[in-house]
Amino acid sequence: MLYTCNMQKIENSALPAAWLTEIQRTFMNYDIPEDEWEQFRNRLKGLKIERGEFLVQEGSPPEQIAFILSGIFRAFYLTEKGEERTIVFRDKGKVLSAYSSYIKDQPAVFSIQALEPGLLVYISIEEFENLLRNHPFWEMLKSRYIMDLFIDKEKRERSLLSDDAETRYKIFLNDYPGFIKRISHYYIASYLGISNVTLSRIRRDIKLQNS
Amino acid sequence: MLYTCNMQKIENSALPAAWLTEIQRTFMNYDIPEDEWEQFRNRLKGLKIERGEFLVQEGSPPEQIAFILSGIFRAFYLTEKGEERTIVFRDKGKVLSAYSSYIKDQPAVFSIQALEPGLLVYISIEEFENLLRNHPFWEMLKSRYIMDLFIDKEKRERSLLSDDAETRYKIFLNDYPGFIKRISHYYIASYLGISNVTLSRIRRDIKLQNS
DNA sequence: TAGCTCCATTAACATAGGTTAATGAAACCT
DNA sequence: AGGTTTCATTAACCTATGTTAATGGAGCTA
Repeated sequence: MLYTCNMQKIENSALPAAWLTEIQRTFMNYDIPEDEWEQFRNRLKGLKIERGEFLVQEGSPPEQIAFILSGIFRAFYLTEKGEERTIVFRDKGKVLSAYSSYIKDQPAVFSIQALEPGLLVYISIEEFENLLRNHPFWEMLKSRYIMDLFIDKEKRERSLLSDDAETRYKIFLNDYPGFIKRISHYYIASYLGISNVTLSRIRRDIKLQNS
Repeated sequence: MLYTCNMQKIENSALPAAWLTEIQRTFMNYDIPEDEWEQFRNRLKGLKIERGEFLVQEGSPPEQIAFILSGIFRAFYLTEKGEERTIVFRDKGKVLSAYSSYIKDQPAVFSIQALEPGLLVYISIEEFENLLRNHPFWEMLKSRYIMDLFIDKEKRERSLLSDDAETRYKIFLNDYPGFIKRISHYYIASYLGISNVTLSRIRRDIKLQNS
């Protein structure tokens, strides 16, 4: 996989209205008032990204908060031994950001990579900070969002502590429907905390159980 | 270990001033304004708890946010097989609550148990809600606190994904200085995600390495 | 002090998962 | 179509960790 950089930026004025409607749907749960949405929308830009490219690089400060229109992305880091560990996958309708590093105002502790060609809409951290300063609503949204992230993490901690590899794989299938066909098993194994060989074994065992 | 209930409540008016000073120190990082502190302090109560007793029971709604003056506590849950998994230990100077369940307004997904006789000062969830309604400061503190929790969880996820048992044990020794002597190794193993036998083996190996 | 309980340690054995390497199928390129 | 690359699968072997059970020390209680 090549790590070239052919990302294509799309200015706010050139964003298709349909994309913005799509993004608005991402935030339905957060009940954004119309006037706040107005402010937000005017700060958005678009990004076309190719398979293998990085939206965020481990060690660099996070630059944007993005929303996925299409494609699959993963957040991952390298262990001391140089092995990859995948923290999370994200696809259409999800937020994509090195959020915790932004919160801590520190360089990203993981990279974010496109696993398929993708379309993103994003707001730069700088613009988001402007929004925060003048619109308390966004401070509220920021903290509600981190609660959601925290709940996800708590769930993952629990699974890593109590479930064996096969169970974790079945939970993955459930949490990420369709991903098993779209993503290299190598990445899935690195998310489950097992080797790709073990993942294959598990898949064979499940097949045998079902026949 | 017996699970009797001999908790002893201490009314606000009977709280020693020294305890309150101690609590204030817990919150130093959060820069609580004097008048907010006043409001908060008047809603606090004390609790004496014995070894083995539960502050929070898995499945019950969380009732308070507590601050540890003395003692050691752990949060844990039971797996489907009935095995215990410890999520976190906490001692003097730390906040103690089924916080995520409070946030989600759901029953606690873990229990909190005293591993030593302990002293707590707490505010009931109900009173804290009253505070929230009239004092925006506390909403801010609430979200800053969840950020801290999130960062802890991220660290733990990373460790569970990339570190082997021996490394996790060494990190435990570092993160929780002195705990190895105060807590049953059985609980520590359940925190590290290994059996108590494996923990003993690791300890022996480290001894051998150092001699 | 004797007896009891708790619990850390150790040994012996069993199992899950890692590592390396070989194979073959699918996708991609020219 | 031929060649190349990618990658899931499988086998063989190895290591880490789990399970069970035995041992013995520390601390408590009568």
